[in-house]
Amino acid sequence: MKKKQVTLLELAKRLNLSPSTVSRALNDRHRISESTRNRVKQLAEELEYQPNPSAKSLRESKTYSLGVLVPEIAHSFFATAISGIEKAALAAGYNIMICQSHESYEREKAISNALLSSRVDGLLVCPSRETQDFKHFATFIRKDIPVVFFDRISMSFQGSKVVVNDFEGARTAVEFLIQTGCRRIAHIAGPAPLSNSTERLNGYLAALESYDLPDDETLIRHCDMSRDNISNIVEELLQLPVRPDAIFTFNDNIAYDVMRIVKRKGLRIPEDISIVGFSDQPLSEMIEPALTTVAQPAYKIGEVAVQLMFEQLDNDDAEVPFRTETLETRLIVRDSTRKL
Amino acid sequence: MKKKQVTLLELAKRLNLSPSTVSRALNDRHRISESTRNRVKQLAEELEYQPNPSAKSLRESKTYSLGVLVPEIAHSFFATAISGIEKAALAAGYNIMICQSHESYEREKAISNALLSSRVDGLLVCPSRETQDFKHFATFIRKDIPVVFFDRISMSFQGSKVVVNDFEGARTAVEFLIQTGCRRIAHIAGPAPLSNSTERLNGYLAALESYDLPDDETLIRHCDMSRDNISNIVEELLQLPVRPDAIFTFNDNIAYDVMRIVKRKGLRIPEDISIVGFSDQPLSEMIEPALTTVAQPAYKIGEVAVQLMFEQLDNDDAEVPFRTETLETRLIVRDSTRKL
DNA sequence: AGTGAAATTGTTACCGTAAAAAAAAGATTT
DNA sequence: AAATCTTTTTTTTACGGTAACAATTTCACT
Repeated sequence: MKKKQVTLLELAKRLNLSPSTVSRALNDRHRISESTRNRVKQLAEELEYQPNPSAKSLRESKTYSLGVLVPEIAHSFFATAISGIEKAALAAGYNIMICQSHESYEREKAISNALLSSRVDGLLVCPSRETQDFKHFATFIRKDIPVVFFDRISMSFQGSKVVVNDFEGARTAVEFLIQTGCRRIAHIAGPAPLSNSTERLNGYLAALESYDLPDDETLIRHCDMSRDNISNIVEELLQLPVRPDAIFTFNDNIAYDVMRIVKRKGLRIPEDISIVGFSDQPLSEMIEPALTTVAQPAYKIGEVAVQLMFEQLDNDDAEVPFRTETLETRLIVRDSTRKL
Repeated sequence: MKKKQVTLLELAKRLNLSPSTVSRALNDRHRISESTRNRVKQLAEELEYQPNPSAKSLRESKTYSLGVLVPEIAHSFFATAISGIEKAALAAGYNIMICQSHESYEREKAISNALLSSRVDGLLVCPSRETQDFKHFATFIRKDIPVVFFDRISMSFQGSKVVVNDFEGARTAVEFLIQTGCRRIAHIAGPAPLSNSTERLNGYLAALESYDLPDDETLIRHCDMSRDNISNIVEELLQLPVRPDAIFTFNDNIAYDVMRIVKRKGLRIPEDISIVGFSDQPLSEMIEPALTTVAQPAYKIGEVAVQLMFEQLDNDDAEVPFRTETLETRLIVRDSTRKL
């Protein structure tokens, strides 16, 4: 009863042409007469012909789909980066398959295998926090499936990468704090293994150094992103003999927690203590006081990641050198820091 | 140079069997000798054989992929619903293709067609705010591709649906406000065409009625979700001769804006005015005061949507009646409302 | 008219899998 | 021992589109 799909063969029969001529008429630019092409295209239009992607895939051994593996789509940074990826990929006729590792190494491995099974042509990935071992991605390389890392990267792994200049972003932010008069600036860093955590920490240290401020180890704490842990760290920082007059956090979410605790202690932001985050989530301009933070070009990161992916995909034969693109950040000054 | 994929044919050759015997050995339950099956499975394991999904798709005319079309993945509600969808779909061996309409009707149509072209087996969709005309979804039905709507639905459209009991959710919230002593409760509703907006508005009215409170039309405003519009509405409400003592908003995002404006006016929350939102976004417990809101089981919504999808997919031949599942909400009482 | 080159179209094979049909081997019955 | 029925294995075919190659037509130029 169901109306079946119009196929290339069907078109060919009706036009008294061979299937390949029809195929060429629909795809090729020359090598086909104007008149035939028009006839074919017209009938195709009329019958609403739609090529069968499975058949195309099978023939070309290409799926025209890219795997996208992120820790969590609910994070606005990833959601935005995915939008960038989506736009660039769709524009090139590629579909994307979005998967979440939920920051679990095991899930990441499982999903990698699933994506491998579904034969994606490439993989765009931001590894989980837990991921130390990158063997599961090496499998892709072995099968000539390009892998592009973004946001979080591994120095040791072969592949194109898109990152943000975390170092400069952090340094600029901390220098701004110094310029507004802060002298005891604490840093709540992210989990130690994360590439961005190290970079931001280094940027923080560089800023202190360039202003000849001592780097007091008691002011630097790594957190595991859990609520309790952040809470403990902030409590400790506030109870130091000489209280910090600013806290630069690894990301905005940590900053929100810090702000709540600081306010609960009756301290004023920014008069008693300045707070600076990293990422510029939408929420950051909504809370009070609005958070000064380092904005990342999330959408652009996604676009560039796809661009680097196509560099690899387009030249399947030649060896294209891997590239690492570094995008710049922008300090967004709001009300959680003192005025210059 | 590149090692090519192990194919069924390859296995067959090595084992001196026909490809179809190998296929049966890997899939069928009986109709094959134990020993052969073991031999095949062992070699498949050894060579890391992975079936080619394109070939399978072509043969079965099934893509084992579901389209997921939402307004915006960056919204925590959708991100969470997608997680539920993802889990349920992957568990059943289906991939999902996530797309965003960005609340644009035109984009929604374009994406629908793209998903149609890529031959998804089913579509899970939450229509854009702009969408009034559902013709583009009818195309799916015509091709026997099930469509399941979630969150926002059209009464007139055929298909399974998953919604939340917006009516009860709103009524419970407003009744709670009344129980805490509020008497002039304003409602900032969503865009009029949205199904949930109407439902929540009706729930609000029902609550007033059951407590014999008058429904003052000046207290009910539809907003278009834009910042400016919300801002104007709140200004107007606060300048009424008799100021409202509570505002129930269509969703949390509106509530955040309302709170900021109310606080800026020097009014205290909840002493002078109570605020209740809808959705329970993660942010709602972070802001101050923490927002009282109606929680929706977003993850569950996703799971149920997939479940209804499979009801349709599994019985391709028989006509399975469409179903509408209604899930219950839960009032989360925090600090933006007075104590009971 | 004849030749060759260029332009256009047709033929064929194949991609990997699975359903259906056919064949072969083995077991059971008459 | 022949015939029938199982069981197991093999072959055939089809899915829809594409590319390589082959064949045909067109056309310009001797």
